[in-house]
Amino acid sequence: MAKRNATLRDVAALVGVHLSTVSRALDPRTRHLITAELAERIRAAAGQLEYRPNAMAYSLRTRRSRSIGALIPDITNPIFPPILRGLEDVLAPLHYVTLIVNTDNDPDQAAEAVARLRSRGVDGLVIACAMRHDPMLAQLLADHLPIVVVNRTSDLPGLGGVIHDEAHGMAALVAHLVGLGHRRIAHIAGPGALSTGAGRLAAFRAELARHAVAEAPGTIVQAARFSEQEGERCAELLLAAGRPPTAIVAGNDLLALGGLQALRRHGLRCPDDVSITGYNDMAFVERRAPPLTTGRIATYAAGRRAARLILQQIEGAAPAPVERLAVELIVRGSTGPARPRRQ
Amino acid sequence: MAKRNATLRDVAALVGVHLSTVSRALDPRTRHLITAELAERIRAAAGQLEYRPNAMAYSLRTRRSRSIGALIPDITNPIFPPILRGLEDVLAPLHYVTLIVNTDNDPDQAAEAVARLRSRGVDGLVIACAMRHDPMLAQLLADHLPIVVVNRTSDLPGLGGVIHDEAHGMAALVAHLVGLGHRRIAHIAGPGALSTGAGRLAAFRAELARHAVAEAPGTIVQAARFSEQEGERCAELLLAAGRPPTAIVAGNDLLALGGLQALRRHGLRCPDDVSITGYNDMAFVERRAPPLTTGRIATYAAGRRAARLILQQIEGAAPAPVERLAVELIVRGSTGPARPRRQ
DNA sequence: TTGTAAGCGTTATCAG
DNA sequence: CTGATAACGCTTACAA
Repeated sequence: MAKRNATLRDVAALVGVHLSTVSRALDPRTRHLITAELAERIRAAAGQLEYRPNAMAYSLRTRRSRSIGALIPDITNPIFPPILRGLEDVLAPLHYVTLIVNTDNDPDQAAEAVARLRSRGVDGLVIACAMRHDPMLAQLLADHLPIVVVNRTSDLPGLGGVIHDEAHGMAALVAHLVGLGHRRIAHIAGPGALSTGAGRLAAFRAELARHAVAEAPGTIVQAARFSEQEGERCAELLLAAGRPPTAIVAGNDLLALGGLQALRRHGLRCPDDVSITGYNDMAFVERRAPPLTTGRIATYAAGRRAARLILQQIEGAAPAPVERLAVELIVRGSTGPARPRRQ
Repeated sequence: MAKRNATLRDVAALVGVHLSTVSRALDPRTRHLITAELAERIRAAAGQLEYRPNAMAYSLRTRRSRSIGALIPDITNPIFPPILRGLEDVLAPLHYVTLIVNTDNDPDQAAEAVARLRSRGVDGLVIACAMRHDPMLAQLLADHLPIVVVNRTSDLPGLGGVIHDEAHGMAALVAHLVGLGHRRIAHIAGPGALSTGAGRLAAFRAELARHAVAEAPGTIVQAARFSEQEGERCAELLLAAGRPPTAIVAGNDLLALGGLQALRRHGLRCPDDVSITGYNDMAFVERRAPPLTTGRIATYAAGRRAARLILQQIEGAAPAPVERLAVELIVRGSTGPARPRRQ
């Protein structure tokens, strides 16, 4: 069907040498073994035939595919494209290709995907869908396949990767609200099974304590997923209770967006009646009404870093402990001073 | 380093048969050649050894990689993730993998990417970065590599793929504005080198004519890219002129968003002073202030359709003419009735 | 019904 | 320095 590509054999025939000589002449690491003049003739012939090495044959022979797998929950979630772009921007120049798979946060789909990627001989895996309890990761680790987590991590020891500094980001958010005079601060916590959800919740509690702000009962509600729908549901719970909070810290931007909907339905204005904060600073969240105050995670940088880390492991380095990237407080219109409220 | 996978040879040794027998027993198409009982023993042994076929060896032997390349301008642009998701949702169940490459709309990067993908033996290419004049596509077509365009097309004849019905979408948008009483309608046109930019401009003109609305000079301004920045620049041009339009039809949502900025800077309110429309209905554009009236393109469906089309070509079918998916008019808050203006 | 053997395009280990 | 040759793991005529 498609035009057959030229092979080493074709080039060898054209130049009149053995194909192994062509292989050597074309490989920078072995070119020095060949007479300069001959190497040049070979290069010319290869160019003329538009010779392109067959990656499958290369991989079969060397057990190196120059491909890495990327497991993400859903490419349609705006925080992942920048991570993927970061990955590709460091991997592509090194002639690696990234195999992206969506897992929908489903362990079965993830396992399926890993099996398929392994059968394709990926040199390593970048995992953006780690669960705190993640048997699949344990298996991967045991099999000594290079893996790196990004964005989320697992409780598993010995894992390498790069995530965001939840403690730091949450501290900044809470300090910001406390500074605005808020004392009744609620939290819509992300899924407890994820390091992001759990980490932010823990940090939220720690920060309230540090500021000597009481944690009222019923002031923390747990979302089942990082979604607008869940944010709306959880905010409803918070608002249904007797005295609504003056500020809501949402586990991420999506939850905050949902919270905003609930606020609107209750006739509460943001930030006049209730301040709300997000987390992640996903694309276009600055253009909403009101623009969201949030913690900006360094998604693109995380992608680049993850790529570097996986390459190191592929080169044989042991996984370095999970790194944490700084989270930047972005103050926008969804937060304002606390105003006295009728009891 | 990583645990070596079991091979046909390993399974064959365990069962005590020849590896070719194992190969047949494991392939649904040839399983009937094997005694049912033996086939079962082989399947059991394969399971026990966690046998996974080596995709590289398979590809080398069969010249089928079960991989397709996807060329997109930038994964970070919100219209592409749903397309990619659509692709994957039909390809993954068929055990295909998608190699995604960002080209940044740069023909050199695209050519580079295609070369690398071909060297990896992709069975076909889905191209979301087609230019109206696109020598690379011509080359691909000449080489009989299965290709399909998506979202944008080329002027090249004989190309298959799926795009959006620009004429239809633009007609709905213009009719909507005319219906609101607008007569001074401007257009921020997308890049003329792209089928989307050119197609929407042509349709815009055709629709004005059909409604017998005069096209005032200086009322169409050309953007160099589909970006907010360009939208802002172009809107400035429109507003700098003597009598500003009462409505602006932007070539896509990004251009509209930029236009909105310019409006704000000029102290013009939307939609009270000037209505504005986008195109694409990219994610979260409904939550802006004002929420954008736009033409919704069927990105996910386009991705799914493109996958089907490329599979057909891989199976040997000739490329079918480029299809057009319906564009849905989404009326939101950024458009309102035209109000009389001081001259 | 099963075994034999060739070959896909490379790289790597031998000789010469 | 260059050539011959053996894998890498798989599919597929062809033999038995």
